[in-house]
Amino acid sequence: MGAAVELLDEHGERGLTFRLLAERLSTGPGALYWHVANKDELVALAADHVLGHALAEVPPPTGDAVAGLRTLAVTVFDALDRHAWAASRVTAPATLANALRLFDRIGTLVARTGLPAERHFEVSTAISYYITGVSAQIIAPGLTVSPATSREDFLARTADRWEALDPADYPFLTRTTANLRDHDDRDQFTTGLDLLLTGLNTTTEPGRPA
Amino acid sequence: MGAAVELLDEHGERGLTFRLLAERLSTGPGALYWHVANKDELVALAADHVLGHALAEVPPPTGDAVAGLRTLAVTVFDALDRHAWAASRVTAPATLANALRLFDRIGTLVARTGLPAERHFEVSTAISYYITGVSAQIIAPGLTVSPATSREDFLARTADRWEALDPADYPFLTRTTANLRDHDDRDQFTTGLDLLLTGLNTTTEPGRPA
DNA sequence: AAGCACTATGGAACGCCGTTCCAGGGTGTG
DNA sequence: CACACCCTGGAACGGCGTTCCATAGTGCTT
Repeated sequence: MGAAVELLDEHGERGLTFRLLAERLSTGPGALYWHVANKDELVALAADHVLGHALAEVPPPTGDAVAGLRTLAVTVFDALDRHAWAASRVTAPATLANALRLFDRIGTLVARTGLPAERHFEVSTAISYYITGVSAQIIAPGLTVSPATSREDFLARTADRWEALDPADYPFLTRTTANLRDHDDRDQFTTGLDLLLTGLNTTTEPGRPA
Repeated sequence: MGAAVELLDEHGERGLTFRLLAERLSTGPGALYWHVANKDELVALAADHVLGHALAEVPPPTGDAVAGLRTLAVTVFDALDRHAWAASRVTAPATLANALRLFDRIGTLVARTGLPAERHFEVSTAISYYITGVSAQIIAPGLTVSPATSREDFLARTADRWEALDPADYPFLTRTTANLRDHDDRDQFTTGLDLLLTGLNTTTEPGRPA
């Protein structure tokens, strides 16, 4: 399964073919079907493999539960960032081992925040969806764009297009292009995450109902 | 382009082929390539088409800016829920017309919250990522599962599997199966959304720094 | 009216992919 | 020695995205 991850890192999901993988493993395409049912399962298992490594490197919890959630989320994001193809394949409604493990760790941390028990599930789900969903959005789009164009070029061209728009139709976009040109993808992940966790803190504290 | 949306609704992204679409349009596959560059672009345009309809039906803003953001987000979610294939194709870093429009509306509303101007871009991006990313996570996974199995069956079988896990390895999962069996997907979207918007309100209010 | 450039068509053909099939090799058991 | 089982790998199938090209329509120029 490590070979599949390698090839996916090199060529992306579309570039991974059973023939290529078989060649690297010095075997035939048919042999692979003894181990996996189809390509979807192959990629899903490879993505879960990546997630497993990510979970293994999460630092031990130091601060309170919310801080632990933040660390967990950021670590997973960084790991997925190193394997862009995996980002869109790690899904929240989990069936595979490491996706289950991720959700369990989130839930365990949420349970420690002091939130009433009947809200544990929905809040854990929300955080889980945020991590996998937003990571996929931030990391994966680059795959559609031709891999030759650099991130800077792409952002610059996008910013140019925004500037060319009619300010009457797009009042916000046309005055925000500067921020687009120089932003950090990772910051965008943490900004939303911190908003979400702040919201969590607020609803946790007594005397301040949502 | 409406025909493409129809076929995507009927057969999903994998089920849409140039041959099938050509047949429905009483033409040849080659003719379609005059209008779109490739299948990716076709699906992206179809998804943007769906998003356009969603934006058109957003109710006029009534309450404050945060309430407007909530309404906008929920309306987009509901529209995507009706076209599952589109959910994973509406991406936040926008190039197409309606995706740009969505981001602009978010930004305009964020600007009205009283947040300092230098934070408008990152917060708008965060909300945008949340809407598209989490919608995709909630709506799209059902596509991978065989379409024959109902949602109830799937959840029941997943819950059974969770119950069979070792409580020592998965302490949270094994005591949360009840919530899994009867939950509303839409609630999961709004739960996270409300956390995020609560966080936004908190950071907006003076005398309460994050 | 005639010619021309340009837009648009649609069917045939190409190459590649996921997947299936199956004849056989290896290994451990009676 | 034979049988059963796990696993292999190469050939073959059907279908896909995409390309190519001869040709039909359309509107503008002369």
